[in-house]
Amino acid sequence: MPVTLKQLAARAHVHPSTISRVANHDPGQRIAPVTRQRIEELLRETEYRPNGVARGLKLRQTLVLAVVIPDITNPFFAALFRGVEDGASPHGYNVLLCNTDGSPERQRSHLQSLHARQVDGVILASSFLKDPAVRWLRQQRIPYVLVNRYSDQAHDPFVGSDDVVGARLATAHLAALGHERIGHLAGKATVSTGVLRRRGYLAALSERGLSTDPRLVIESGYTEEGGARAAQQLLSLDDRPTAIFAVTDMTAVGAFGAARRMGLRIPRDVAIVGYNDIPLASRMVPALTTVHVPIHDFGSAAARLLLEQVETGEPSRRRVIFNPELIVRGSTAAGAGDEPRLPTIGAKLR
Amino acid sequence: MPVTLKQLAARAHVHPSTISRVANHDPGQRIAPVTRQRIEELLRETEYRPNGVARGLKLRQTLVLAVVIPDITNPFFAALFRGVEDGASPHGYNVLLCNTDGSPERQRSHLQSLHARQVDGVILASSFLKDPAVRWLRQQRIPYVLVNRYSDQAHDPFVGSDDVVGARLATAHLAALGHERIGHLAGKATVSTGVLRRRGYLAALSERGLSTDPRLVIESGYTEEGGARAAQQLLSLDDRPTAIFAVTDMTAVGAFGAARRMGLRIPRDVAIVGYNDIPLASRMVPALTTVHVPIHDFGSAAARLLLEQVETGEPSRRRVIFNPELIVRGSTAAGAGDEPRLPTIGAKLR
DNA sequence: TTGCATTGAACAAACGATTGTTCTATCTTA
DNA sequence: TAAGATAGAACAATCGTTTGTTCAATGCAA
Repeated sequence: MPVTLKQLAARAHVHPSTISRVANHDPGQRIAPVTRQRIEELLRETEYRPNGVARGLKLRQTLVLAVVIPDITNPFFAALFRGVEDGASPHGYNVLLCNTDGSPERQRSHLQSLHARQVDGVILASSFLKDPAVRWLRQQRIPYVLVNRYSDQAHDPFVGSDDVVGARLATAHLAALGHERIGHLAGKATVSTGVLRRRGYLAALSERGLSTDPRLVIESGYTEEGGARAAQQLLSLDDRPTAIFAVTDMTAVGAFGAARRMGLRIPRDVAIVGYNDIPLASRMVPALTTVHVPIHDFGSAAARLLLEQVETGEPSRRRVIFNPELIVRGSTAAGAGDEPRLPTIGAKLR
Repeated sequence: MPVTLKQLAARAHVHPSTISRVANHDPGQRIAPVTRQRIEELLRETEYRPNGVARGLKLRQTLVLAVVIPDITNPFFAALFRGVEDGASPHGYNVLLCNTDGSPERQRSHLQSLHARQVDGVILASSFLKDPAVRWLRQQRIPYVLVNRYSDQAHDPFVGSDDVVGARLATAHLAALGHERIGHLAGKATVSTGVLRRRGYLAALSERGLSTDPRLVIESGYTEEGGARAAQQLLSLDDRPTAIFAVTDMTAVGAFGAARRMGLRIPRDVAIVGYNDIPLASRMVPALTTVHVPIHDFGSAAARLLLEQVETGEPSRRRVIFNPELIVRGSTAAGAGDEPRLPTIGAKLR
């Protein structure tokens, strides 16, 4: 057992409060220099560290944050988490990680558990549109920040990028290459990224005067498997698209697999664009054209926004929006042959 | 603020202890059925959840575990973490995630912080040989489990695979393909996987009667960049190796990049084998031959071992060792041409 | 020498829950 | 009817810190 204040007090023949004051450099109470030195020596010698749980109870501050995401094995969320930890750790916070696998039920249960644990704040990257869980967070006055996905028009504190713009960039790029039938692997209608990226996709099409065949838009969800399934369906149409804009890189990866299994060559038979620019994107063969967003910065910005609320005690309405940026790579190469070019695995190319 | 026991007690005109007993179904004290019902109704109505911090202080049990790893953006550790969470979450535990970036200093500081927070146990996947941090954990009587890397011959509770066997499998495979100059990207001499996999590599060479040129073994660390650097050095030798066994898949990825940048073709000019079988391995082009270990199971087994200790209060010495398994893929294909074959991105092939 | 600041440390009340002990009715039983 | 058993709930201590308040001792001035 670690040493407690009371034990130290006994050893130093002083009251526990005195030790506490020395340990915390309490300015509200003068301590005789001689006793202070004696106690400081004792603290050093015993390597005293205040019991965080007791401290948390008294101060109503646990110095623990939580990150709630669908799945940490998705590289997007891994990078996001690093951003959060890198932002929060220097301020003395530790970070809990909760995976929901996209299930609202698991999300709810995690949030309740986090609330009971009195975490100081929550970073939520798995929210749905009109998510009751978000309303609940607000009601409970738990500081929170939404990342990447937002919940509804209400001004939640949010970090992300403009999904409509990003999706339009991606789709316009395909149109500019001459593609006229462009399919879309839409995420989910219950998630902001799904709705907004679909909107950007449609906007780009209509700006280019391209028809919008509803059969070219298929809900894929956000997993590789979902992307593969949806892409296969898309590519099985008699009049199949020559290009696909996938709602995320992971769904694009699924689409890659599906296309390959159907004997289609990328980009010659079907061009593919993803979204997020996860590390895997640049390593694929051909490398994946995608919309770059600063994932790590999402995390650290979210941490900043959250800590701001924690320290002021006031809920924030700030939104941090980064600019999405199109990164053109081999999966949409204009005049690419049917043979994949030399892979860029490990290269630092973007 | 969430409702407290005292507030409920006031509302129900009973003593807080009575509420607590009803909420916890305390068998040590009889409660009149009529009061019990009244209180249960109140609990339901107010959605009372005991304050976890107060509970933790009193019961000396926080229901929080911690996972300490080098870097969550490495897919190996992401899968490992999922295993831990999937194993611990059903038992009511939440899990803190700490990244060390391989720095002993950051590891130490994280562990101290975790200790002060009174976490119930630690899963450590970033330990070094003779790691003072591990000794410290033992001294502080903090329940812990080492994963993947162990610390020394002392019987720490451990989950992993037999690295010597795995490395021998990998190296023998290369030898069987006819390679006579086989290089090794060794991790670090301060880490068990580095030492043991090098030992397995050397064992395989000597079993095959191959010479062991010390210039063919280079410390690479465990990052992609380290792997790239070391591989470049290896492949710049006048008498360069025709095959490389990399200590992990991520270092192998680095080696891929280096080889490519030097204009070498895989596997024709240089064959490459990795270790761990991360999801990325099967997606590379050519797909990476590697030693498969059940990463997710590492995590859940570690959680089991840890909870066992937490519940019994006794430190364990159990070791869970999984069998490593060679997965042969394109990066060592016997008669492969100089053109990469169709990539297997997204395929479920192993 | 008395009185009053001032210094330095002890005291005590929280924070919210758990749990062994005590207390007060009510109920048995002789 | 008095004594003892029993049921049901209140009481109180405790976990380890923090922090406003009180208290004793010293110093200084009048």
